[in-house]
Amino acid sequence: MKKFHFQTPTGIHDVLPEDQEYFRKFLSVAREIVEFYGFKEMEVPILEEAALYEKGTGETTDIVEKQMYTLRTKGGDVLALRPEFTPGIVRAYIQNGMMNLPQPVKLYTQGPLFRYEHPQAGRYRQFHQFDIEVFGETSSAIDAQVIQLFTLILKELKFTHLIVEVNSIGDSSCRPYYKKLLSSFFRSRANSLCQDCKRRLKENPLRILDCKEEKCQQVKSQAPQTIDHLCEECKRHFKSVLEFLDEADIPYHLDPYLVRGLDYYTKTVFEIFSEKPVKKIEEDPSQGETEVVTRSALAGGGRYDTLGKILGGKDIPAMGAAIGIERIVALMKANAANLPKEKPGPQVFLAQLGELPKKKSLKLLEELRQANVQVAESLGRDSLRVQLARADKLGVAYTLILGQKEALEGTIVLRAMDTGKQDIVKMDKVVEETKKRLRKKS
RNA sequence: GCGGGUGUAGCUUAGCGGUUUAAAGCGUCGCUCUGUGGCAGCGAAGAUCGUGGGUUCAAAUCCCAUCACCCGCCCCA
Repeated sequence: MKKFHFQTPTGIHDVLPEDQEYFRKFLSVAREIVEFYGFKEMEVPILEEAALYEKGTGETTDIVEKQMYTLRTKGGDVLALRPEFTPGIVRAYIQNGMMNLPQPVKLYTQGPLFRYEHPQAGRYRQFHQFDIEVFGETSSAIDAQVIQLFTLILKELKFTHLIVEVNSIGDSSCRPYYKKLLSSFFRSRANSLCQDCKRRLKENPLRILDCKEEKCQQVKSQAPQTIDHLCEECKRHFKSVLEFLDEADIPYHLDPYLVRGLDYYTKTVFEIFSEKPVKKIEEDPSQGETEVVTRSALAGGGRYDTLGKILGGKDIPAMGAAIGIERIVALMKANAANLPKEKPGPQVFLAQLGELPKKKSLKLLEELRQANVQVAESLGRDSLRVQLARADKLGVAYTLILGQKEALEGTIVLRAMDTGKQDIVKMDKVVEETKKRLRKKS
C-alpha cells in the first residue's frame, strides 16, 4: 500500500470484470425480453434538479427525506444524483413532447442510482436498476404485462422461489377517504404503536402498514384494508389486473397492506421477492441448525396516473417498475446454474522472437482481427518459452510462431497446441490457413 | 440514525499466553530451459498487521477512538 491510499466511499464499489459478466448476462436477457414487447431504450441524466425528486418522488418519502445526494453547482443550481428513475423519465416524456407519439410509449433504461443509506447485503449507495415505464395506457392489461415481463426475466434467469405481491392503493377519489379511515383507526390505538409510527400517523398513515415492528404488526392485522375501500373504478381495475395475471399463469399473492414507499403510486402496486431458505447454525449448539427464510425484494413498481400533473404537465396514465441488478447478480452467483456462459477466449496466440518479427506482429494481429480470428499476444515478452506458457494458459488451439528466420523467409510456424505438430505456412496464406484449421476443429 | 461482528501481502488464512528478519498456500514475475507450453525444482517482488492515539522496557497481540466491510433494525432495489 502506498502512502496515498484511496478507496471508494462508503457503500460504493467497483464493478470488476468478473462481476461485469453477470451484469451483461442479466442485461442481455432483460433487453431481449422487453424489446420483444416493444420497449425502446433511452437514457436520462444522472444529475437532475433536486426539486424534480422532491416533487415527484415526494417530500415525505425516505428517499427524499434522508437518502438523496444533493449538491449545489457553482452557478447556484441545486441538483441531485438520481435516487430513482421514474421522475426523470416522466420529465423526459413531457419535455420531449412524447405525448405526441403514438401511445402507449414504452421505454426502458438502466444505470446507476444513488441513495445515502446504511449499506448492507444487497444494499449500496450506488447501485444499478433496470427500469421500464409505459405511458399513455389506462388499461389494466398493461399493469399485468409489466408484472409479467419482470417475472419472465427472472424465470429466464432460472430463478425459483419467487413471490409476487400485489395490491391496489386506490386513486385520488378513494384514497383520501381510506387514509382518513386508517388515521382514525391507528389514532385510537396510538399507544400500541412504535415511535416512528406515531410520527407517521401525522405525515402519512399509509406508511404505518410498512412497519415491521411486532407491536405495529399486531395492530395492523385488524386495520382496514385498501381493497375494501376502493372506488368502483379502482375496484374494477384491480379485479381486472388479477384476472390478467390468472390468465397468464403468473402466480401472485395479494398483500392487502402493501403500500410502497413512494407517494405517487395509484391503483396497482407490486413487489417481487426472492424467498430462500438458508441454513443457519445457532450459536448455542444444542439448538442445531434452523432454517431461516431470507426475503429480499428484487423488483417493485406500480401505476402512477397522476405524476405527470405533479410534475407540471397533464395527468398521464402510466405504469412502471424497476429491478435491482446487484441483487439479481448476487442470486445468480449463489446459483451455480446461472453462471454466465463462458465467453470464448482467444483461439490463437501469436508468439514472436526478436525485433523484426515483433514489428511485423502488429499488422498480422490486425489482419487476424479483420478475419474474425480471436488472437492473443504477449508482445512485451521475448522468450518463446514464456510466450508458449501464456498461450497454454489461455487455452488456445494454435500458436503462430514468428521468428527471425521466418520473418526473413516470409513464412510463419503454425503449431497445434494439443499435438505439438508444427507446419510452416507462407505468410500471405497464414490467415486463411488458420481459419481453415479452426473451422475443422469445431 | 440505532444495535452486533470482523479487519494481517492481490486472494485464503496462521500468528493474538507481549519481545529479534510477521509465516504459509494460491496467484504474479523470473531462473533452471539463449527458438518451443502443460510437470517439477529454485528464487524474487509484494504487509509500515485498516488508521490514529494510549499502556509498557517491549504491541499484529492489551485499552480507547476512528474508518471500512459484513450481519440485524428501519426502508427498500
